[in-house]
Amino acid sequence: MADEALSAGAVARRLGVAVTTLRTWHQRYGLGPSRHVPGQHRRYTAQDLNRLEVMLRLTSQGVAPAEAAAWARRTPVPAVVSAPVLPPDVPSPTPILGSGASGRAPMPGDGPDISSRAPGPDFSGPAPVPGHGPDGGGLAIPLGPVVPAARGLARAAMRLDAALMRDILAAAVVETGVVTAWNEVALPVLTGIGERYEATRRFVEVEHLLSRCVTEVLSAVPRPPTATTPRILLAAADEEQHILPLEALAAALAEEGIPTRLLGARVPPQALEDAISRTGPTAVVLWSSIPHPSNATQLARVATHPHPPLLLAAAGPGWQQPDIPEGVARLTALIPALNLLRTVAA
Amino acid sequence: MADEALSAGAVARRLGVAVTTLRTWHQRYGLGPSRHVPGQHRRYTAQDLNRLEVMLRLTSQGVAPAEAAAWARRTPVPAVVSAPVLPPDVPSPTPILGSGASGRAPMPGDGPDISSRAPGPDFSGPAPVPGHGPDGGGLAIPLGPVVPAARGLARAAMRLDAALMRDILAAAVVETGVVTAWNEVALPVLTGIGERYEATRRFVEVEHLLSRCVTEVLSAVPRPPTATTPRILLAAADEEQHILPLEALAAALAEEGIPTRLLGARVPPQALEDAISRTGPTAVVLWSSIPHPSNATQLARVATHPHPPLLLAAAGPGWQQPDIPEGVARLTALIPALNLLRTVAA
DNA sequence: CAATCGACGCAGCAATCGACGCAACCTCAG
DNA sequence: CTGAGGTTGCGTCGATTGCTGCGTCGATTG
Repeated sequence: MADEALSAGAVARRLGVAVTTLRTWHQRYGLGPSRHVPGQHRRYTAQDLNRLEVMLRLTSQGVAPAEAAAWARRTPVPAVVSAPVLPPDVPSPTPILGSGASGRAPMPGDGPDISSRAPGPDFSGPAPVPGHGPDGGGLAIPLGPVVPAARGLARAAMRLDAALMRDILAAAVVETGVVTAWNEVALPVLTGIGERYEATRRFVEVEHLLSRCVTEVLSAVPRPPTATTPRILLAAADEEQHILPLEALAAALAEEGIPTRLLGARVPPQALEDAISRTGPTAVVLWSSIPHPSNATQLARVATHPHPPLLLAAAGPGWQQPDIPEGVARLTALIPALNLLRTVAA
Repeated sequence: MADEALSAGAVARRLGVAVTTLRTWHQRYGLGPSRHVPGQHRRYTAQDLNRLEVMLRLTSQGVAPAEAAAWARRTPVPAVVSAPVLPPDVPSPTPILGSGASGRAPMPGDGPDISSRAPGPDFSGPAPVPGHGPDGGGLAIPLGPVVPAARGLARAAMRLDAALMRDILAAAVVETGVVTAWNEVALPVLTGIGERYEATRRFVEVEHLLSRCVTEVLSAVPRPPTATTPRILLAAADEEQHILPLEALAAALAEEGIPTRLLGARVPPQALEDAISRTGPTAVVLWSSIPHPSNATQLARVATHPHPPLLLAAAGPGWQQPDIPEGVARLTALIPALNLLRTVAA
């Protein structure tokens, strides 16, 4: 497997970016094949690929591209390479420089120097948490001001990098807890992609994959010991497809030691009633993201159940005022929901 | 026909390529007779011919020649391969033709096809046949003869005891591995409940919860380190809702250290194409549990993608004979699927 | 003497090149 | 809240590169 020099297209496909992007990275950040003659086709060696992967990883962590590039550029060169092989003749080998849209200063003697033109000249040291600058356009997800982790998650999602998405989410959960991880990392990206989808009718696959990763991470939150029987039932309304918020709720409760029973999506009224009859929960949370004619009925049937739960809550934006009978709580956000359910769990 | 060493001309005629091409392939890609002294005539053994056939099949499928060659070169010596179905004569069809339309020819009756429908000799272990034996009675799930764990799982499912279900499944995975846990524990109960549902139109909530637990346990199987980029793409056909089998496949592969990219359910054709374009997978598995008119289109679109995967497989019972183009593998059980994908993972 | 061999050349085509532009996103000033 | 300014990923365009299959040629092989 000696010199498997990959073409630009191959690399692009492998990394999940556009070919043009590779070219742009090369001329904007000098992040290209180490040996490349202008006009000739680019041939990426394993090292070059390595650098690009660093670049990807960093940007996926929320680092601003320009900075990530500066970092990637100085990625360790596999031992056996002698002096910076770069004959002085080469006209304009690696055009660094990032500012001026067109300005491209050859910049004499630019071998190993390169300090990012960004804020700090170059603080060497792996400091993986630099501030984030403006985020890229193009195929990006509108996020607004969010934490870096969310930005990274969005990038990883667009690249369909499930492993990285899981890592980011899991890290967020561990560091900040389920609630914050949900509110500040997962949710912004989820809604961002949702908007993206509404606007372009594309990126369904991104949405799917992200949902799946969120589900996996949430379900990995350790559950309370099986000794305690769940007294809280979480279910989606009939015809309701998404239950990610319920999963977040379940995970958040689990984090506090409160077990729940989470039925899946699209729970028909009959099934819900059966479940209530058979498990006699103290609280029932019904989730609905979009209004549906059957929602009111669903709620009413639970409310008039022979053994109604102590607490019945209608969660999500899918409920409309007239749907909600007396004594049914309304939930629209994670934290209030937690507060409410906590009282019932005692 | 043991050691029938074919000459270059004979092989060329048999494969339908020019003699010069064989020579070119030899010197350019090292794809020639394994034992050959320069200057001497080439003598192709059955193996060598095999390799060439792989080369042909891949290229006629749209794979870039250089890549196809690399692939063919490392083709293991398949012990039992069906004899090359092709009458020895074939005088005319050889498209010797001068220049004119060269390059790629659609080639309807692509002779040397071999494998393509690789999963031929499968039918091994799987046979999920839950059968239906003495029914348990009461609120039970018809299972037939199964391992105790499955019986326990069914009971836990009927009681909506998610924690217990997870425990049972997790234990099965740890003790017997993903494949056996799926085939002998999860699958029987899943199909059992499915039948139950078909018959009574009830227990949807049980089905949901069980699915969810299976998903959770499968997704908890440790994934290979993120360093290795997945080269296998798993996706559900358009309109397809369930992907549990794909999740099992992903988990089983993960268990062997093979990473995958699992898109969610209901992947629209456009999204699938986008994903393929952006990640350039080596293999694509399309799952469909029930026949759907758009299935054929979906498959065809992938097959005619500018960068088709080396291996394209139609998995699940939702595929019908006419849907499946040339060179697309058919998968109906977990073990054969594993065997096939393992070869591509190298 | 027919079939092959290695070397060379050629034409078609897909991939890629550089340049340019666009749209979206973010920041910051007003 | 609005608008200007900077960043960034990527689509598009005409030109170039280089891969690929195969014909041709003089020399060998069987």
